Amino acid sequence: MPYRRTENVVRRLAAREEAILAAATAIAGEGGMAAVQIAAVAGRTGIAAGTIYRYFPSKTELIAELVTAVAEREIGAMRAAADAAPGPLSALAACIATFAARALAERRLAWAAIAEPVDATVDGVRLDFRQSLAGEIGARIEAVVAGGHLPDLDAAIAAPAIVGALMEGLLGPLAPTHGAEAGKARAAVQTATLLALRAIGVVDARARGLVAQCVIPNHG
Amino acid sequence: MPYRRTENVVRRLAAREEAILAAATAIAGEGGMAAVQIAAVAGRTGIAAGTIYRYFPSKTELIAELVTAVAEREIGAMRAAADAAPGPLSALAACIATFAARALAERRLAWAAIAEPVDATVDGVRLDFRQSLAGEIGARIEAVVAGGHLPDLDAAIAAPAIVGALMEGLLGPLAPTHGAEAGKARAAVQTATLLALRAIGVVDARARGLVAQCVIPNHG
DNA sequence: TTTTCGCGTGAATCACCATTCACTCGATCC
DNA sequence: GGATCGAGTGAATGGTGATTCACGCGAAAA
Repeated sequence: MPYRRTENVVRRLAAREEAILAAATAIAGEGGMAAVQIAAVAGRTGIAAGTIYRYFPSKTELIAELVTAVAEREIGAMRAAADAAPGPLSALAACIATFAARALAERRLAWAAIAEPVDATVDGVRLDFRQSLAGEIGARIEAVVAGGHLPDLDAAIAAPAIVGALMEGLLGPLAPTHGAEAGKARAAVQTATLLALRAIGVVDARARGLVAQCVIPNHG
Repeated sequence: MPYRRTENVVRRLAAREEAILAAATAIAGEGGMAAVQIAAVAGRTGIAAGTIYRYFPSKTELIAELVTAVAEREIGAMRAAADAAPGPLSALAACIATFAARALAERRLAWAAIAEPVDATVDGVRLDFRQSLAGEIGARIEAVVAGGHLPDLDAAIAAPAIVGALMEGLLGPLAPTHGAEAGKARAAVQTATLLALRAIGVVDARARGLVAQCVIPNHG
């Protein structure tokens, strides 16, 4: 192992940091946030517990980075899907369906990153994540309301409500589709999206049309 | 303090147990589940920490009883409200609105009992609670679908999704209405109920009518 | 009144983890 | 080929909070 920051060394260190983050993410995806313990992450990375602290000042910081990374990826995907849609209403539908599909594909990780509390410090990061999700959806809702024919509604309640509905309906411990074959998962995403669209006032027939046209990603 | 189980003594002991549970509930309602610590509960009850263990075998058991009590009360209220409604659709609306209003009135406690994790054992109880909630709503949904003119839907997804929407839209950290005056709270409950009804396919006008007729309790 | 029982006590114990730190060792530098 | 640096180590530390237990004390039984 080298020492002075040769570009080679720098790369090595960055790779290590990435590896730690990857291990933590994997553990969170398997056992939830509670399973993300320093000893476990170190073990999985193949390093000693103390080494973690060469890369992250605290466990809180480590988890914060993990959640932030997941959040950025997800929000990015939602935005991309929405931007590719022809109009504001299908953008909203795409946004919701994308979130739903991707979350369902990595159910446990999504749940851990969005819903599972750890400590007060991390809760702040998770809150940011939820706020981004709700904000992303809320903005699309407002665009539709502004442009169009939807009944006026309180996006401050509707947006988080939709996030909650998707979480609980698809991700939560009560959600069906446990041994989800692709077909069932797809149907669940469509059902959930339909519910969300109708909730904000899209009439049934129209909502079904939008859902049918939606591109639903297959994996994560 | 007495000893052999005179009926008087029995009463005294039962009262004590109740007091412990009440203290725990109060603490949960103020600071969430994390604040429910043996020392704190004992302090609030005015007894020593060890005494708690004369009444409950473990903290887990204590919290389980607390959650169960809250759950029974809430489910009971929902059932009563629904049963008092004229038809299946207004029963569903009443059920949802009642849950929403009561939860909002005791926001923090409701959140703690439904959503805040403690440990694996308690999670089981919390799961039961959510299942009861979803079950109660799901049954009403199915009654409406069976009897009537709603589009067919997957109650296994819809019911938990509604629970999630109410949780996140009204209770969660993103929800508005922080310094809630009664009027705002009432409006929030109505908005949330409207969203839920439309989500399952009730057309906007009809849904608004149902919400308007709903009896919304003012407190808990 | 004396004896007995068992509730209530709260300091001590235990368990679980994050975090630290004195040390090792191999890779760079001269 | 040394000298030196610093990443990596992992046992020890520390803090938090649940759980235990040996004892005191006062109410019931005799």
